[in-house]
Amino acid sequence: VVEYNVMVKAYGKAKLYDKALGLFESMRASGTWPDECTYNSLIQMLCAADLPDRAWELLRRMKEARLRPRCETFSAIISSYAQNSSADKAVEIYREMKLSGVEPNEVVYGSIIDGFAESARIEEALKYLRKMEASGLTANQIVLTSLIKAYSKASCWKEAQEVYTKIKKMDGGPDTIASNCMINLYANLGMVNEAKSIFDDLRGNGQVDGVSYATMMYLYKNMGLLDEATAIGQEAQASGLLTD
RNA sequence: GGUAAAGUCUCG
Repeated sequence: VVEYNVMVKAYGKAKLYDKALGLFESMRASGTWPDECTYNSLIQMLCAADLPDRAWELLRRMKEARLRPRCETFSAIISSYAQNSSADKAVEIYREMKLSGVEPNEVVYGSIIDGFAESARIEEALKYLRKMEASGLTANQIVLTSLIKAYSKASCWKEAQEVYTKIKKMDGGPDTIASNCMINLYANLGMVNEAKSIFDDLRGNGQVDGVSYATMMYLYKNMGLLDEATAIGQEAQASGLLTD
């Protein structure tokens, strides 16, 4: 089994999916029982290949073999569905996970919340944020940033500001990604002053990055503020944070 | 034996 597992994992990492799956079949044919590690490797491989349906099928077979999937196994399938615009299926796996007695961790909640955020399904994103907190986990910067994205997609800038205020109160304050997400929201709404205010904060404390610059340039260009766009572009070049 | 996974721009 161990030798097979090493090879299955190697094929999976090399993205040789058919080889890995073929090895899995020959294991069963030769009477070698795939273990939890075998299934884990294959499921994670299929999820990375954006084939969550096939991963789910393997999960079923794993359970039939009376093996107990662990958090990372469920987590891989959930994040694959969430990134697939299939948040509902992600939730199905989440339920299956809980029924199996495995407690979802903050990454699982992060995946689900972001899946809903991506589709601007605010109420459902909030629902899972509440479930996360009810389970004893703390809303972290990542899920709150996803929430800002959800509001951003719905153009609810006031609600997004409230979330951002909450992040500001966290220790260490907003990270670059959270701030960039707010800049992006303002950029999409043409709120130049608000965007610039956050951008200036980032510049002031050295947290600015290439995405910050790119987003500000996008905003200025869309607003027809070509001088400002050019100035930011030159500053970005000089900072070495942009490649083009 | 393995020891992962969730959030921001543009283009794909």
